[in-house]
Amino acid sequence: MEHCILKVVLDTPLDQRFDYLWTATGDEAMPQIGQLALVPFGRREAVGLIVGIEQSSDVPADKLRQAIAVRAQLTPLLPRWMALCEFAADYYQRPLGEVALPALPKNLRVEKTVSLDRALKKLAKQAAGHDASPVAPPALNAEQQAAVDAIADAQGFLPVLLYGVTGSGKTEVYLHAAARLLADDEAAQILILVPEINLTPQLEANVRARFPGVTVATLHSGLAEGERLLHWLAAHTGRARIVLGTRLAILASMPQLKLIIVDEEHDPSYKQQEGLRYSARDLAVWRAHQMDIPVVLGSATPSLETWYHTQSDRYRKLELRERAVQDAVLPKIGLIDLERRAPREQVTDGLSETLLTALKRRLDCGEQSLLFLNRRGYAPVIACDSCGWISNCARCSAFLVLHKRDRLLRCHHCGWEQRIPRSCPDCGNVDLQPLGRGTQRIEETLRELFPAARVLRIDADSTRLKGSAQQAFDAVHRGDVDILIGTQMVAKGHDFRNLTLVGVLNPDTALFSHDYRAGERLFAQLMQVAGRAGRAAQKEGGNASEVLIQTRYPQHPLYDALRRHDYDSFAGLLLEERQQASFPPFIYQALLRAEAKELQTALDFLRQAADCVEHDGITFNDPVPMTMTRVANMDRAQLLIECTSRPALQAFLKTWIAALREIRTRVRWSLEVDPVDI
DNA sequence: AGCACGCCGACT
DNA sequence: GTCGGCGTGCTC
Repeated sequence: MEHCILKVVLDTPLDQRFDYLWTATGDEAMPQIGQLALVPFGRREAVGLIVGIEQSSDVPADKLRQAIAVRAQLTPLLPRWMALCEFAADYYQRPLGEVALPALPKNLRVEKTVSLDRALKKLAKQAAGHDASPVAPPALNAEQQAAVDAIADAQGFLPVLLYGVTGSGKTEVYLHAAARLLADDEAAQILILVPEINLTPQLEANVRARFPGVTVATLHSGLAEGERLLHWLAAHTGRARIVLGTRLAILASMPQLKLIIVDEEHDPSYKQQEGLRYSARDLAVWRAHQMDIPVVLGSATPSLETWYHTQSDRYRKLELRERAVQDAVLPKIGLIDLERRAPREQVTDGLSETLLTALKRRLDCGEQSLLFLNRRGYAPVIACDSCGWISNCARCSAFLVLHKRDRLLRCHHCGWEQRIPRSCPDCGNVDLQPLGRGTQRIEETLRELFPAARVLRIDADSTRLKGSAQQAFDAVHRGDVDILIGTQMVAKGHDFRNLTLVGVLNPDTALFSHDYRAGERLFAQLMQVAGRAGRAAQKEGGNASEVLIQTRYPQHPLYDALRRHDYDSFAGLLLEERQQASFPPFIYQALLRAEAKELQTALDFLRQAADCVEHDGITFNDPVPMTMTRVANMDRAQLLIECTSRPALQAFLKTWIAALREIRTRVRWSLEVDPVDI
């Protein structure tokens, strides 16, 4: 009778492998590394990943238990996939099991195998792709062709920044390069990452239309579990030749991966913000290196990390300067000086006369306008005129935001809601005033000012119901909307043909943020929102597209560069600043966060953490409360450490984590490598 | 992390 | 008398 010891990793914070006995009961095949196994774990059962098969175990025989079942119907995960998980686990300082198992569909990690068996059967029956005549690909211009050649002809690992503004035809480069690779190798698989798939349904439709004979699988958090398993299996078995997904797709099993594309590579949503805090973009580059294949990072406003790598020739920069989209012109970007100009003109509830006039002109021409304000709700706070009371959240260090239509005060951090008080809770004064402006208030003002116009607001509040965001966007595309008001939700992906004016309200706060990445993000966001207007074809006799930014700092270098559509010089400036201040990418960082009921408890823990090990060559900053100190009744603090060498930092983190685990504490803590929000 | 066991306060 | 608070201990 055959038997062996399975070395299994499980989804638990315990950084170790667990040994299980395996004995053949019939004629079943020996288990293999990379297979999943159902095992008893404490008082429950869990599915783990087999990472080793040996003949002996160091675990005392009375502790060893028998594995319950091996998922033999699933072809094993390949060593390269496991190595990817191992790298991520190592780099982000997490146990392997906490990386590998959550990367698999939930339905693979359950006791029963019915959904797996059902999905495998369904996959076997499914015909590849769908028959439709392929859409004729548009011709490429010389720059696009050169980019496609560079990518498709790459021999082995090649990291590429595909640098070009909205309308320069980056998508066509992706699709042509993909087509070449799929044609060259009949098993080849391609992974395309996008920031948020529900915001870019156009790309998915494009891909499907262009590759009619090819199975395209999507992977994102919006999928139902059954679908997710089916799509994951399609990728894992090699059936899906194109996988289109969000950041979580970077850990998909793709045995024949030949090209990775990261669209809008600068986008913050590539950074996972809870659990394993990985950067899908960074993992994409590592995975491409591991597979010895090209990786394309596309952006009009690349992250400074990527930009820096092109400067030092670690990444190749392929630039698209021409506008590939017919008739597309860059929008004219104008600044409305609120300090100097606006006092002389009228400002109506935050909207300058210049902006209102421009809106009116677009309305008269039957063209659409977009007002961008990255603040939802009616007003960010209400205050009492007589005693100075303001609407603070009782559980967070944040204001309660006034949501007038819902008649609620709402905390955007912990979700707390309460009715709007009729009078001041402190002094009884009935005159409570909304301070500042959110999208709802702008919407209200616009309806008053332009009663005939069709005004629509799109933000997280107006699109809470499933499908309502799509409905809203459809209404804009149909031309049923004259003025659109939105938060960053409207900045991405959507191409509004008849939109010729973009107004930006109140972007200044990011200019003086403590977060050194705020400037870069604002530039990217404004460039992106400007691109919503930039795509409009210049119609005969129509107005050229225009972007108007209301600001108190029109002379700020960010706006200056933006007006000239000159990211190069702005990025150069930012990089210089970062070098002088020793910020990334010139230094490597890690952040230890702690949360506790009392701020002092969290700070004490961090102090203790700083003293618990030797740390030569590592710079320890002082533990500080987080900017948003209190959230949901927990106080949060953080400790930033820095090092000029990545390997040295990595080595230190390893010993540090081990020491931290030894500290007996009631503080919840977590470590983030390469933090983005500081 | 789960999920137990275990020993002290306010409820039918 | 019990339900349940979270302290601490273990998981091959």
